[in-house]
Amino acid sequence: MSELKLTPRSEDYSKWYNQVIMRAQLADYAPVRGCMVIRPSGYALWENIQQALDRRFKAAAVENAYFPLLIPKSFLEKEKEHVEGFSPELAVVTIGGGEVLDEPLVVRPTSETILGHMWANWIKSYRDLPMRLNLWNNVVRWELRTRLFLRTLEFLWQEGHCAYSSAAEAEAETIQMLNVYTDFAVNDAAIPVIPGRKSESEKFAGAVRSYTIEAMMGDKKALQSGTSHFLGQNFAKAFDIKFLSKDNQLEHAWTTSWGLSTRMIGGIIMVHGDDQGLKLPPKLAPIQAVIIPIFKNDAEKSKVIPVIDQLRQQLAETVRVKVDDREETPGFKFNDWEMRGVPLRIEVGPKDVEKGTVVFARRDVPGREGKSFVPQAGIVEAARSALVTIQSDLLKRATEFRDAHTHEPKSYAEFKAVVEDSFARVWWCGDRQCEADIKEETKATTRCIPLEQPGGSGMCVHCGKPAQEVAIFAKAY
RNA sequence: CGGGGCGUAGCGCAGUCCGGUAGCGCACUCGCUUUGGGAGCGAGGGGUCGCCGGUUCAAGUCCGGCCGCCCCGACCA
Repeated sequence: MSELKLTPRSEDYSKWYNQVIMRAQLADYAPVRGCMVIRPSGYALWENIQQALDRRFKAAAVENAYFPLLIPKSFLEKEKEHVEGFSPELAVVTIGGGEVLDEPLVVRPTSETILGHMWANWIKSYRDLPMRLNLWNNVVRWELRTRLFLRTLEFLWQEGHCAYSSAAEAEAETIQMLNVYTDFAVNDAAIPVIPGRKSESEKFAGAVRSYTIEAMMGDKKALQSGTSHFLGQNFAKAFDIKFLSKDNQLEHAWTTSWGLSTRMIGGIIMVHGDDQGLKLPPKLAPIQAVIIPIFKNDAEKSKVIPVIDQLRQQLAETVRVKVDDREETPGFKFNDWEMRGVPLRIEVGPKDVEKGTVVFARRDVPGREGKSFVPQAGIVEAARSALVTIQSDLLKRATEFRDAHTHEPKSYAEFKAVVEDSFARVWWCGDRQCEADIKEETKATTRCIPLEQPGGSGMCVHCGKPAQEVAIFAKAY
């Protein structure tokens, strides 16, 4: 680490992004192209994301299970659109134990097919429905171009899979899970997202309808941060998932799937991070507050340390707190923890011991402005309330940023200028070719058709044909 | 797969044009002094110069081939 400062975001956003990840020790490159090692700091963040989601899934009566990594290749081929979508990016095992396999096995890119296979056995009656499962696992997609957290050959995620006896229930659940993602993104990750429907060309391979939450990154590009799919009876028909209804009719089940991946970590980095490094939302931060002891000599040290021990103990009951007792200078530690994105820094030195105070420094408010003296007596309450404020200010700032860079161009000429560097919210006809033309001409794609619509109708921003819905267009990761 | 860049200590690089026995900064170890915004001094440890082959008395350096990684594009959570 020869250069102390990060490459500023304004100078080279990609470089900044990679440097933050490496220096905050979230992840590192693995020996295999496109693969990454998630280091303890990054994995602890993922564990907190997992907990936040898992809690919500369980509240929605979803149960966790595990399905195997290897899937017979033929399974992937049973659903037409699914195979077309995923074939190009499959990793295939052809040799096992030194023998060429009778049937190649694919390393799962997603598990709809193997769930379909098992469900065909498990689901016989309407009484077996709904079936609600979630898998915390890894998947492999052989991407051509990779980026830490945003697109790697292997990534961690959760994939939820549900089966229902009616289309209405299945579609309602698809939306319900989208709402879970939205709630998580907004309230835990402090990322304002736009929930919406994917266009025909952007939807999941094999889905009837795909829904997404879309977020704006610090460089004003969009990131698809979670998806929820209504699969209709496509997979039920491909895998023969049939049940007898109440009135003794044999029917195909209606299925859904929904996923959120470690990509979310990339989103957190890019939405909140600044030129000092990471900025983690308190609710997800593995370390919410770090205490930095300050002393010049052993005499001072012996006064400061006992105070810190006591404060740490009090805080530890409700705050994820760490004391940095490394033999480094305070200045080094300040910068180091700012890089790692810890929301609240607490400085305790001889002056504080004397006055019965500590110094709070907010990660989200740089410099002197973010510093304040806090009495030791009420430190737990003060820390908790500071974390709450930081959490809500992060969301507020991200929302303001997104809104300031979202425009409603009235002409296509204006539209082209807007999507260079912003989100465009426009009437759109929904036509596949129209969408392809826009992409060709501007590199911007439909991010989603927001669930929240203004009502009425308008003229398509590109082709001028009648449009019933408003869509978000942007350049995307 | 197309375009660009790079492979020399854990990291970042110089040295390559013009061949002569491998160097700098950071990090690491030890000691002393330091410590409220990235400490200083001193002493150390660490390298088959991406790989294979060729030219040469001699190759990090020249020649040929290969491999890998990063960035930009097409594809994608």
